[in-house]
Amino acid sequence: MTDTMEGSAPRRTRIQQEKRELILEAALEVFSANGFRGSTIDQIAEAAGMSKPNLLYYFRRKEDIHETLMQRLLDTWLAPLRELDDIGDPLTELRSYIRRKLEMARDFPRESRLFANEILQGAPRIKPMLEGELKTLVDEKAAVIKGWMRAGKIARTDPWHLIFSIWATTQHYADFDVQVRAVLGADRGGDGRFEDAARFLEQLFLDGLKPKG
Amino acid sequence: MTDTMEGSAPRRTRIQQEKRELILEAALEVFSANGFRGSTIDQIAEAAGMSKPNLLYYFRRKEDIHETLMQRLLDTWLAPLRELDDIGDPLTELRSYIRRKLEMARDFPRESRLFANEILQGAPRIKPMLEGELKTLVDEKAAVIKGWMRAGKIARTDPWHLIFSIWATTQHYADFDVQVRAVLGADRGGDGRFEDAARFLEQLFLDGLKPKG
DNA sequence: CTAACGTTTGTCCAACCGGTCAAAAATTTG
DNA sequence: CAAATTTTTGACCGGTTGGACAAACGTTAG
Repeated sequence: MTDTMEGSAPRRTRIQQEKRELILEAALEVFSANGFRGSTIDQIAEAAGMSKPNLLYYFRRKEDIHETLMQRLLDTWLAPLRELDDIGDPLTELRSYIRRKLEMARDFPRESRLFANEILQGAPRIKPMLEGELKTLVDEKAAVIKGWMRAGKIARTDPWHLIFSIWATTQHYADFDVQVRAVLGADRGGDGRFEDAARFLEQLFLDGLKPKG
Repeated sequence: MTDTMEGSAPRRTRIQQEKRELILEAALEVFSANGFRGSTIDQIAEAAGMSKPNLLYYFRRKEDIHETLMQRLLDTWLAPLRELDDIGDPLTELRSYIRRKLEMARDFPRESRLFANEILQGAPRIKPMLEGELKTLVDEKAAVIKGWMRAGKIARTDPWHLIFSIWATTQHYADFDVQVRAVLGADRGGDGRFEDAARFLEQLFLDGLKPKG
């Protein structure tokens, strides 16, 4: 291999593409379960079915794997919020945002936990992105929501905290999965829990807890 | 020292009491910021102002510190839910439960993060407690809430998911504090964020997002 | 004072961990 | 086929970490 595999335009062989994917998949599994410091290169290498030096041939440092994983994650992770659009009925729009976020918690729990781990530790590696890209996006969407409020389409509240509450309630089912399943027990903790959660969240966000009439 | 300092009824000298408290306080700081595997005995010892062997004189293994911390935590952590009572107005009762939980996120963020870390890693050390003590308590309170629903005092929903959503939204302000502050920015991310959150959550849980009338 | 007991620390060790390196094996290229 | 290049691995290294230990130090009771 003549070039450094880093930098802006690294051309890669077919094997490099495949092996890097394999490693990232294994690393997602390991990092999301044990955190960054709790994971070892050996664990990731074993999960990827290769030796440690071989893994280090594709990613020179442990941090490089984590960084690559994190960059990819953020794109897909914020996709649902990006889709939140001004076209269509506001309440419907919010409801489908909540549904999409809940589906992501169901289908990509490892990604959610990887993200949660990073934030819990103080986001040492992605703080700039939070203060920059993320803040910009949220501010933008908060403005959209504010517009809906001014138009009387939804009740007036704090759009930022509304977004936080959607993140919190949906990601809870990925990040705190063990607890959710433990509390629901064997009978209610099965696959149906996400549909129950979806029904509950829809009702909560639309109507709250006050009794009708 | 003649006895082993473990077991059911370890009698301890005054110095042992004090130093153990000092260590637990330091360990809470370190564990909550770095996770279990991310924390070293040396870090804790330094934070407690003593040498590593000295710390190991009071807690023989790193795990013992974590275990002690965890046991204490769970008692205080579930106190607000225990207080949820059948006396008084249901909506008021739920509102003050939410307020208490939010205050805990504000006043004891380290405890919240310690707990979140443990759950995120799959709760290896406290799973039995979740399936036993915690499940029992939640089932009990879910029954109380169901009673309120039957009496028409609050809207009918899933009490278990209601409790999850309260946990998720309140603990979010402790566990994801970095993100919350990054998104709110310098002006709105100050101390006032908890009051804004309290106002928002109250409205969300009571009325939802549908516009009035 | 002194013996007994409780506390503290310097030193050490074995296991682990991230990363290097050179050489072998496999693959591609001409 | 043979040369060039890419991929894989065993062996190794230096630093860190959890924990052991014995000796020193401090305190308390007789």
